[in-house]
Amino acid sequence: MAAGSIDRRVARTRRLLQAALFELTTENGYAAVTVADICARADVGRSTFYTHYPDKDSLRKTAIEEHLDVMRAMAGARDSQPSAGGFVFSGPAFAHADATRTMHLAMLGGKKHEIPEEVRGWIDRQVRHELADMARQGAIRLDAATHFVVGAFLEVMHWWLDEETQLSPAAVDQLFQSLAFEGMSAVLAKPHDVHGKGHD
Amino acid sequence: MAAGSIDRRVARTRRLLQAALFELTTENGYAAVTVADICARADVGRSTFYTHYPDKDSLRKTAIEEHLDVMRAMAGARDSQPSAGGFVFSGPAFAHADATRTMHLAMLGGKKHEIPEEVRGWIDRQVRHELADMARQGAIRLDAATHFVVGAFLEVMHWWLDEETQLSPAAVDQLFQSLAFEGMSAVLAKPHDVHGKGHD
DNA sequence: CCGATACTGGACATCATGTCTAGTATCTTA
DNA sequence: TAAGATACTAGACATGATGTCCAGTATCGG
Repeated sequence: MAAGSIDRRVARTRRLLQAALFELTTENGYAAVTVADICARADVGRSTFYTHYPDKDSLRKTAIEEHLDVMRAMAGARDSQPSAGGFVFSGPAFAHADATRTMHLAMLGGKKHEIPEEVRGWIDRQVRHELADMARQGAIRLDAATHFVVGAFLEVMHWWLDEETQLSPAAVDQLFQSLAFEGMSAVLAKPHDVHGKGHD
Repeated sequence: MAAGSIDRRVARTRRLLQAALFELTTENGYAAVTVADICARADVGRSTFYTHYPDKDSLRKTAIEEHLDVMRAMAGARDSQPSAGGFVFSGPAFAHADATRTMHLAMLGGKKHEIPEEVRGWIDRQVRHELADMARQGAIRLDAATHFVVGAFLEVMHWWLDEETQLSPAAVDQLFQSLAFEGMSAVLAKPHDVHGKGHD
């Protein structure tokens, strides 16, 4: 009767349920996934599901929270470093997302764009924090800039994970940061391509 | 039996259903709204609903499509004008959104961020079209820039509609375009606030 | 005024949710 | 390895939302 969930069965069940949710979310979008679907995919009894989580949202929330812990740790480690004129959070985020592509795509809602509140909230705090450090300004201006960057970041991340862009994490980050700091003008001016690839 | 829906009863019912959907979406988010809720709010029989629309999504889609027609018309009218180094679509969009605040907020999913595919698609095409006109470049670079701007725009729009920012449509648009074209650096550098251009 | 059309409430089948129970499998640890 | 604790399981159940259908009633347009 130890404290945590050391029991193999518990760990196994939760792992299977999480994986199933990620797969199904990526395939059909979060809204379309039912608890029965998840259990079928995970090969777990439906009643078992409810002994672990009260509902579908809770499963997702827990899964996301666990992974945000990883991100938090990474961000925390770099927090003391001076920001050399760019965002600190985005690089690690792109890199980590690349490593766990499926899960991150699921976290953004799969093909559909169903970004959970926790994710948006976390990005929002990162951006706001970093922007506030860069320059002191009016609340409205900071708000606008924050929302601007959050929206742009999530959309670029989603696009990059969903499409087969062949871009390395570092390359997207560079592109993202250029767009964010220099704006359209600078990026559009440059004539050279990053990497050739047709579109759909 | 003329072509359109000249019958008063039909027009009335659809109008009521649309309005009810907008209200409820703004209040509780789109996902939480049920068909029964809509009918109750609109004071319309539930069976009547299904004689007009096959489901909830269809009602939203129709409503959105109708309003996108308005936007399309506005955009089309300005399409021939030369773009003086900025986006053409955003100004009218902010202005029109201001005029029909509730409906637009509902179109973005209410408090929650549940942006329907049609809206995202329309913005995407606007942005891509305008960006492509500004400079010729690789597909990836254009893709990235497009998604960047789309995400930023939708998020800023949502924030502006949701919060009581006191910013006039013109002011948000200016702020948005500054961020988009000059980037963070330029906007954050300026010490003065935008405040004072409120509109009520 | 009258025929056509739209609205209505209610019945119905279907499906997903969440709870509960009694029985079975598996873990831990003594 | 045996025993007690704990997790899993299938299935029944109540609830609520969906979408279909129908017969009766109100309202429209000509």
